[in-house]
Order: sequence, then C-alpha cells, then structure tokens
Amino acid sequence: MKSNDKQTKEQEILKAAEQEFLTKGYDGARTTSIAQAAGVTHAMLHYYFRTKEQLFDRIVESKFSTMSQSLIAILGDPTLPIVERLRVGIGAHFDFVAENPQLPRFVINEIVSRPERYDILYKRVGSVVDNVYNGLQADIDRAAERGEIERVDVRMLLISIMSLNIFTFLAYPFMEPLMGELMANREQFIEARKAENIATILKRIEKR
Amino acid sequence: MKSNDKQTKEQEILKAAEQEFLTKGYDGARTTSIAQAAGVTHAMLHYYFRTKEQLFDRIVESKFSTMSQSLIAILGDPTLPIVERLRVGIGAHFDFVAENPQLPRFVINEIVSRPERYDILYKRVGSVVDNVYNGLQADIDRAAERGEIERVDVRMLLISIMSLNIFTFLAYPFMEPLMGELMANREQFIEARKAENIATILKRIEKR
DNA sequence: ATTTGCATTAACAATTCTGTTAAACAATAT
DNA sequence: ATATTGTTTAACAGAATTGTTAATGCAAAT
Repeated sequence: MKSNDKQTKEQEILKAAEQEFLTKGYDGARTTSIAQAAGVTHAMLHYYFRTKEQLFDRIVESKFSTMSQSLIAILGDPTLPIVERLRVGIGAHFDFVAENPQLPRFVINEIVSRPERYDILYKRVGSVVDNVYNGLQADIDRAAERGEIERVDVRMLLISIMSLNIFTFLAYPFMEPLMGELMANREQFIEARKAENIATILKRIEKR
Repeated sequence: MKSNDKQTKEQEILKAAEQEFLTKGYDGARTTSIAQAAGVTHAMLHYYFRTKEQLFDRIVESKFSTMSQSLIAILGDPTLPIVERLRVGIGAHFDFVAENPQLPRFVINEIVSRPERYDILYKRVGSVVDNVYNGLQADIDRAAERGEIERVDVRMLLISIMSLNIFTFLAYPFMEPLMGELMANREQFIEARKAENIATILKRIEKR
C-alpha cells in the first residue's frame, strides 16, 4: 500500500485507541476492540505499536501535553488589568476543558492507578511551575496593594478555578440526572456554568 | 469454624474488595488479588459472593449510599440563618469527602463506564431531589428578599460547592507535586482548603 | 522480471483470570 | 458415635486477551 495509506492506518489505530483508552481506561480497553474500531486486524496494532502498553504511552504522552496547555491557559494575558486577565484566563481554561471533557478523568485515573509511571514526568515539571505562578501572583499582589482586590494566594485561586471548571465536565454524567431542567440543554448549561465560574472567582477576590 | 469467624472472613473479603475496587476500578481489580489481601484462597471469594460482579455490586451499593448521604449533608440545618446554614453545610460536606477521598472518583468512573447500570437507580432518585433543593432555595430567596444576600440558583450553588470540595480530593495526587510547599503538609492544606471553599461560596452570595 | 522491504492476514501460542468441582475438614446437632 | 451442615482447599476447566509468527500480498526500486 501507499505510504499515504500506511499513515492513515496507523493514525486510524491511534484515533480508535484514544477513544477507547479515554473512556475505558487502560484496564478496560481491549486491543482487539481498538483494532476493530480502527478497521484492522489486531495483529496490525501489534505490528505498529508492539504492545498495548506502548500504544497507551503514545496516548498518555499526547494527553498529558494537552493537559499542560490547558493549565497554562488560565494564566492569561499579563498585559491586561488583573480582573480582565482572570476573566479571560478562566474562560479560556473553561473552553479548553469543554473541548476535552474526558481528559481530566483520564489523567487523574492514570496518576492514581499507576503513580510510579509519572514520577519522572513530575520531577521535571514541578520546579518549572513555581516560576509560572510567580508572574500572576505578583500581578495580584500589586493590585491588592492598590486596594483594587483582596490579596489571595494564587495557588489557592488556581485550584478553585480548576475545581469549578473541571468538575463541571468530570461529573456531568453524574449530575445530569439530578438537576432536571437546569441541565436539560447541554450547551445552555455549559454557557451558564462558565459565567457562574467566572463570577464566583471574581467575587472571591473582590474587595469588601 | 465459628459463625463468628465466618462473618469475619466474609467481611475480610468485603474490606479487601472495597479497597481494590475503589483504587483500581472494576476492570483493574483482580479477584485473586482481593482474596490474597483478605488472606483467603480465591475460591472462598466465589463461595461467598459467587461472581466478581456480585461482589462488586455489594461495594457499589454501599458506596452509592455513602455518596447520597454526603450530598444531603450540604443542605445543613434549616433553622440556622442562611449564611450560617451554608457555612456549616459546606464544612460538613467537606469533612464527609475528606473521610471518603476515593469515593467520588469511583462513583464517577462507574457512571461513565457503565451508565446503563444506573439508569434505574437514577429514575428513582431524580424526582426526589427536586424537593430537596426547594427548601434551601426558599431559604435563599427569603434572605435575598430581605436584602441580606444575592439571589442565586441553588443548583448552581450546589454544583459549585461540590466542585470545590470534591475536586480537592479527587485531584490531590495530580496537584500535590505541582504545588510545592502549599501541599507539603496534607492536614494543614486540607484545613486551608476547607476554609477557602467556604469563603469562596459565602462571598459568591454576598451582597455587593 | 526480480528483488527488496514493508504491510497484512490467519492461525496459533502463552498467559492470565474467572469460575467450578470434588474432596477434605470442622463444628454442631441428634 | 454419627449424621448433617456449612467451610475450606487444591486442582482444574474455559474463556478472554495479549502477543508472535510464518506465509502472503503488494509496491516501488533495480
């Protein structure tokens, strides 16, 4: 076959694997099921990726990278006034999660069920992150100095933002049946939730 | 053996199963591993519970029940003034989750990976819940009428509370390496987080 | 046209895991 | 003492799943 089609098949498998791993996790995923969804025999899967684990690693790598990007989105544009900066940052992060609704559950499950695998990854990231906060924290501190907002710990604020934004999608299937008409229209609910999360965080830093 | 010891063995298996299922999920759990952790041969597990699925159902039943209780805790004491009522309710819910930190991930994963299983459960619960909200919503409306707080939709507020409280524990292993000294002392962080969540929600309903 | 190298398939091998069974064992009642 | 009942073990059976391999196909290069 053409090297064109080869890429297509390999990517077909990757696409199917992503879907399967994201919804069912490593343990629940079946290589035969992935192959079937990709329209190839399962031997092909092993031909291209050798083992289930190596295929999985490819997905993990890509998903962890996406996850990092989403976190960086929160930090927003440093040239904006702090309240605007946060409003935009929170919204961008929310949109990011909305486009990857299965991602947080996947990442969290991975880290919980096989922490050893991510030790190295984390050691690398850990030290970088501190610097990342500092810019935003300084911004907040200056605005607080000027009496525009309440002074808060940026890490606490980031956790709150992640909580509100991510939980919306993480627990969607759990909450949907409990919330009646509020969640009847998904898009409408998502929009309302975005506004609510922004309002909640901005009020948190409002000066009394 | 004594019927005393019998109960002990059966419960030993249940205890081990709970741990295994909560951390690894249904697919990742191994009946042999559960049996080993319980100190019995795996045939015993089948003797008492017949199949992996039946054993799992026992755990699910118990965990879903615990989950329901935790949600009811948020509603708090209707005789208290609204702000106090919420403060206490949020704190109680937080404490509940703190004592069952693996619970939300387990429940969410279950519902995502096998939604059919919970359709019946939900149909039952769904209609009840509306009544549950109404009390608190009325309480909020009255306080808003008197100009004490801002008027909000109780369901949005409940989602925010759950988001903040649950995410703290859900994503703990994910965040811990990213937050440096903030999360170095677990108990201290948990306390700070509890206060932060309460502050965030109470500010949300504060009148400008 | 033949060789070369990758792609593909079908059949098979090995392992892991769940669940069964038949026999041994222990406690209690008769 | 013996029968009865429930408990426990070891060995096994069956199914599912991952991974391998040897043969075949196909396309481009020489």
